[in-house]
Amino acid sequence: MSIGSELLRGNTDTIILASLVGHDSYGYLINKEIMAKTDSQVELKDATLYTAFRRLEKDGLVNTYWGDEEVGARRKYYAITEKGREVYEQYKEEWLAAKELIDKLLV
Amino acid sequence: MSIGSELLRGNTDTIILASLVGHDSYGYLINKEIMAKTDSQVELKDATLYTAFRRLEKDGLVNTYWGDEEVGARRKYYAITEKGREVYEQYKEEWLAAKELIDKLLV
DNA sequence: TTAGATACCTTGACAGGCGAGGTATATAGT
DNA sequence: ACTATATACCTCGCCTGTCAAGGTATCTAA
Repeated sequence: MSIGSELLRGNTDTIILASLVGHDSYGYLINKEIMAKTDSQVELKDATLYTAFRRLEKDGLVNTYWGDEEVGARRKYYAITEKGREVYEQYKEEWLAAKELIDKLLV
Repeated sequence: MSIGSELLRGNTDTIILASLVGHDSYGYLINKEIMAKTDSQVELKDATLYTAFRRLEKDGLVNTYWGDEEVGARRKYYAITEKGREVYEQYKEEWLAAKELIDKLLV
């Protein structure tokens, strides 16, 4: 991604959850949407994305199901759970708070 | 620290440099000042702080010298270098950019 | 038939944060 | 005299998240 990944770190899960709030989605599309929204300035790497999915699934924040595509590559869909929505709101609050704190420390 | 450290990660060096822009300082004081400015909501752990100092020194962003305290524990002072100031401005720009990008991705 | 887009996945290396441990000096209270 | 607390520094090794590199498979267009 074009912005330093250390700065994105810790927000990956939040970003993924955000992209699932409105509708179910799948890995490849989530990434495309993120790139589209940010002019390709943010791009979650494959490996990062799938590691995050495992984590979110393990924590019960998303559920998965296979799409029923009859042509093309199969898609694994992710749906945010109720718990996922709650945690998303919480992560978002934490981000907003962290943002202000860091700003307060910069000259 | 009270805010998730994953969210702070990547900003440690920037925060330390920021605290050196106005005046030389030393580890313990830098930490106290950060805590004071944030109501103890941000606290750089000892180990984190000193690892960061090694990194900044290696990269030529700070210089060090021992204080001449005649009483009390000795203090190792850090002074930001010219390069350090440049890099700080750059880190800050990156932070501001990252902040906007992340905000753009949250619902 | 070849290239590129779509779509998924795992392994192992790497970097930063930090718990736990250590050293040493000064002061205030008991 | 002893103890606790604050000041002030440091290292080692674990943990976690990122991601380069590698892999599989399908479809479309040149």
